[in-house]
Amino acid sequence: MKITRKGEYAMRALVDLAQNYRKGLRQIQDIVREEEIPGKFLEQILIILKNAGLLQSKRGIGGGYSLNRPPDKISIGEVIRLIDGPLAPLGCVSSGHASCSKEITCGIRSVMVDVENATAEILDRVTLADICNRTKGMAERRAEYQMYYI
Amino acid sequence: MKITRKGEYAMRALVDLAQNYRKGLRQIQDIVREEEIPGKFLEQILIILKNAGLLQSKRGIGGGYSLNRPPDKISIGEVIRLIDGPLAPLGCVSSGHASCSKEITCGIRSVMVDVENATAEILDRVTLADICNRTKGMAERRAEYQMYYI
DNA sequence: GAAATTTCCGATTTGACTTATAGGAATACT
DNA sequence: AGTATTCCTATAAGTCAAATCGGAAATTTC
Ligand code: FES
Ligand code: FES
Repeated sequence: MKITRKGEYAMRALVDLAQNYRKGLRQIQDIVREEEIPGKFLEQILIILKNAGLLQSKRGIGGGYSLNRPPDKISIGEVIRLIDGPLAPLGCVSSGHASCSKEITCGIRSVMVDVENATAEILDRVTLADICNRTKGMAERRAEYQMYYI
Repeated sequence: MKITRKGEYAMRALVDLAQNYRKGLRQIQDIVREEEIPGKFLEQILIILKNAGLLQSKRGIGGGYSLNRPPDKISIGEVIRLIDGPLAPLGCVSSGHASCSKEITCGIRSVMVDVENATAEILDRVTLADICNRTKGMAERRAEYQMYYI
């Protein structure tokens, strides 16, 4: 599995929206300003997220986006699968397509299934809310650390 | 982390060589025939593996390749890192390069570090010997299963 | 209802990287 | 000498990610 820029932007935008949950609608330009993501590219991404039911949107003046579910009900795994496809690091794991001749009994494949499961274990458990907490926690711990130098 | 064709070919070739460990040298064409890998492409890959110290080679008539270490001393993680680079699914994890503005306290990044560790945990532990055993085990179990239909 | 604002949509470009091929040099055996 | 094999470099071809462009549709404001 490779997370592309697209996937990274999607995550960052969603985290941004999670941090502004229940604070009204947020426009593309707001996110662009805060997260430094190419605007037109982000546009496409948000539409995908919206069509998948993750976001709610409204057009025209005063329009914008907001999460369609609470941040603790959206997992990172869901996002990455939506934008970047299956979590498996090797094609033959997800797509039924044979890669080596003995796909059914392929030891390599079996290891990669383990890897996929391990990453899914993590990514399907961690939600946008968790990420916000992690960021907040790290920032606080960092602030504390800085205190000692005063 | 994305495993490319190159990485897949490398693994398959190494497993092939592991299965023929201590049976003398094995030529590129032998591997090509068995594993259905583009010959000239495999050539480049084997050279990389050789330069990294994983393989031993000999030129000329009767030449070929063989593992330079026992199959249980070569991990899949080592191979993939060599051919396809770092295991992290996100660039900002491995390269020090900042992706989002607050890299140091980035929650996304922290999750991806967890993912990298989880996959490293698996791939650094599984060796070529393990893969051979897995393949063999699955093939045997499959054969048993077939027996019931006779 | 006209104008402004914002999301929505499709096509296209650009560049980078993966994949593969080509041709020959170096080496070792017979 | 001749043959077989690995080694090396360049480059073609193909694929896909990343980004841009131009405009359509909807919504609010005046
Ligand atoms: S089936 Fe994918 S490498 Fe064997
Ligand atoms: S540092 Fe990579 S997404 Fe934040």
